[in-house]
Amino acid sequence: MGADGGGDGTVGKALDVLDRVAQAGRPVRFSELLSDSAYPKATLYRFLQTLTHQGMLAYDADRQTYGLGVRLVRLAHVAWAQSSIAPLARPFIDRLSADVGETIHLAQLDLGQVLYVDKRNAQRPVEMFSQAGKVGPAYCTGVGKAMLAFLSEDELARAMDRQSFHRFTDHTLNTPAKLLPELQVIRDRGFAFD
Amino acid sequence: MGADGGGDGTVGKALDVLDRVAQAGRPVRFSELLSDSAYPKATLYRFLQTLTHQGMLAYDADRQTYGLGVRLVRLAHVAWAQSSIAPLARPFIDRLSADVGETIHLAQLDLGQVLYVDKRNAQRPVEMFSQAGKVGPAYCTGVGKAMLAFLSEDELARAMDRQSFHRFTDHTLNTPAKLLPELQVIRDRGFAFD
DNA sequence: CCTTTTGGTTCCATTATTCGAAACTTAGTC
DNA sequence: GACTAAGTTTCGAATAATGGAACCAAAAGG
Repeated sequence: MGADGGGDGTVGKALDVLDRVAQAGRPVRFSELLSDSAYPKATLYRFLQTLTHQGMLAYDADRQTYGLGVRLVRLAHVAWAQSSIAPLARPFIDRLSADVGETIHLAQLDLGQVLYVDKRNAQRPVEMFSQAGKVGPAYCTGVGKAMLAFLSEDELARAMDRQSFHRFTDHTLNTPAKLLPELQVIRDRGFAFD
Repeated sequence: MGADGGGDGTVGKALDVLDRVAQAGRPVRFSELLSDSAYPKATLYRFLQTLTHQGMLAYDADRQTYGLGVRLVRLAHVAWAQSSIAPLARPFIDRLSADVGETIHLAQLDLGQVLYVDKRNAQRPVEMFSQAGKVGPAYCTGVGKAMLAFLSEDELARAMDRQSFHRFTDHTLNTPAKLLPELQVIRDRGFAFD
């Protein structure tokens, strides 16, 4: 019920572990992972083994830590290249930003998360990767809300469903109840504010 | 025996599918995947569902295609930041390249694959991601061979084992037999040529 | 030196998941 | 309407995941 943890199936759990390692942002020890994971020792251990074996994680035997592996980086690379509609959209963005004189955000909505793909003045694809490339919950940002506003009923439902992707401190107004009227306003107005 | 296909466990197979999508380098249809995959329809289908559900893949309902999902991009972001020993090593590289007057490759060896982390003259971290960030089989490149040369016997064995990560057209000299003497030379000389 | 604790790894019987052939449902063609 | 191709769902058998407990190693404490 409610409280996340993994998702469906074995794959989901494995990916959950992968995320945990990634979230740490540095090589982590087994025990660190164990403590803030719901899985029992043996289970977690097996996952780490599998992921390592698959090249998604890399085990540093000396330091006894798990970090992200090459295979992941490789995937990451093409994911980035592929998801980046930025190059195509660049001309339009430039034009728009010149006309309006405001900062433009180019974002993609996927599973209830906004992915910032570009910011008006990014000159090189590379910069984007550090500045943009971050994701946040859709309902907290201008772009996000704008996009949600134009989804069909059940697309919206699905998007909201996915919000559990990452655990948020539940202070934010994440109830559909509060959100829906706001979306209506946006729909009418045609654009949204941050 | 031998002939790869997936790996161990369910997770391995799922990742295999993920790789396939990534390799295409563009959104792919179900049937495309089906034809060059060993899995039966239902199985492949379930994997795609799971991966999509997990945000690793994104399904475009209109075009009926699978592409790489946001979750990967998010991972990409931290993977990049993390795997990048580049910032730390930068000063050394600059120094070295100035002294030697040659292009320096900074690479990491992981599971028999070289990951180019930096090239001498990259100014911004971002550029590196497009230029470097690619991986290749260790035994085909200068850096790769150099690194293999200084591994212990069984580390080498493990590295060679992993070579099946990606199927290569077997024209390359990938037999340990041919490789080993070359490594000896490198060991003696202290460096390697491309 | 022996005991305890902490961190990591392996066993293995139980149990839940995955497998995949086949049936089914669209959507498109002749 | 009959035929084909692409995508989706079902369901019993087969397989793989689960996790408690035992085990090992190395520090920490007595």
